[in-house]
Amino acid sequence: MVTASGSLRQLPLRDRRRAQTEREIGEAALTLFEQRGVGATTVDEIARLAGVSPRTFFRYFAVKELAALAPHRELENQFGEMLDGLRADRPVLPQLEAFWTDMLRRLDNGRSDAGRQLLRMRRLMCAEPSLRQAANRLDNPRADELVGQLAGIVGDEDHLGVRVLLSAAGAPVDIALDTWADATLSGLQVDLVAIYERCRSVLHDAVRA
Amino acid sequence: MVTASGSLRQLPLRDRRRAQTEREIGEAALTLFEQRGVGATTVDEIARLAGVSPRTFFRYFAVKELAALAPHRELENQFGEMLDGLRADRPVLPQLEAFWTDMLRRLDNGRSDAGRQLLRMRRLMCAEPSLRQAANRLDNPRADELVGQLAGIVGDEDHLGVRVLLSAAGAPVDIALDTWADATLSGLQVDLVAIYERCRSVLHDAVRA
DNA sequence: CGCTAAGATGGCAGTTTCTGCCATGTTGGC
DNA sequence: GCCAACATGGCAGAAACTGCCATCTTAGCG
Repeated sequence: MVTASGSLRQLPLRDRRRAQTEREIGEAALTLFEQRGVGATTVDEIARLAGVSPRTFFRYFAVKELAALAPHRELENQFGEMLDGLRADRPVLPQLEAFWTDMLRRLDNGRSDAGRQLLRMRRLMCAEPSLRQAANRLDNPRADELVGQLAGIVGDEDHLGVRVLLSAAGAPVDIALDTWADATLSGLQVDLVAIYERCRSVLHDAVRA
Repeated sequence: MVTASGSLRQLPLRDRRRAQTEREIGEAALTLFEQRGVGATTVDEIARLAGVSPRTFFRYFAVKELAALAPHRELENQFGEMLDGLRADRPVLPQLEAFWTDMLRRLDNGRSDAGRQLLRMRRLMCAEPSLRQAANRLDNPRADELVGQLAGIVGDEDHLGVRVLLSAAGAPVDIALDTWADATLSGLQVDLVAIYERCRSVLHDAVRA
């Protein structure tokens, strides 16, 4: 239960504990979802496995599906941080695409730590519509923030432009991750970055044609 | 209660009745959602207003939000029908875009019947995340069908290409509808088709750059 | 015209999700 | 060592959904 006391200081103990239980609940949820599916898993079971009360579970996650989406939130957070460093005087789309190429490369086809976690979640998502559902629920308000943030940077009054750009940059990523997760489910050896590049090519070719 | 018996034959009485109650429940839901919001409306209330039992409500709609999304389903159905007539020997994206331009024009800025209904729903959607959520829930499985359908037509093995195309065609529509509904909420006079064209321009310019 | 199978509806019981409230600990700063 | 803030658990209860059964209407068929 006690985390190594001589490690990362930075955050007060309380916050580290909170983050820790959040991870534990998430891990419990992911495990049970993989074993018997999302629908057949109750919050009570997740809570029991994580060693907390059901009431506490709902203090961490509004709905049970969200417990399994930590890697997804992580990606969004990093995307948000990147936006701050964006060059407003250059074309935006290539910069967004460069970020994603870099990010996906860092997943190392599921061999890095973050990659393994994300792959696990994405595989589950392919078989569980309710998980994708929950991811959307997470994305929608977050996307609004990002739109506002980016609109401030590039100076887009009605946000229409940045919304199109964010969608054009995001859709290929989403499709690539899906295709990737689905391929690995079949035991295939595929390269995530290559898939992403193919998605981008299709988009670019189709629009240019 | 009894529908005009001398009217539209075509469908057996039972089916017409079913469609009729579906509309009545939908109308009841939309009205209550507009009045007091989705969260503050219970299924019992919707059912009472529509003159059916709560049990019956759930035979028509799995979750209460779906009751308000009839116009959304209608759009998807028409899109699906259009796909069948697609020319496989020509660029796909322009054909999809032409369909949407045509479809949005037919909404006549909310003056046509379909337009009024859709505008009503989309306005609600801007203020109610749970409605957008439900629309996504509706879209995801439907999108899979459409992907399969289109992949069969253009001959795309792994579906990656058509997924990108459908997303590239669909996102501008979605953004345009949102922008449109939001603008009319502020009492502005805007042209939906013009907004859509702007969305497309942004996409095309960004990708070409 | 009647008979029957299929579909539509309602009621009821039961599970699950999710929320508000309060009581009890635990932590962090002073 | 003391007090305020936070974390947790338990409990009660609303609301969302599901399965089952009983009843009624419709559609097809001899």
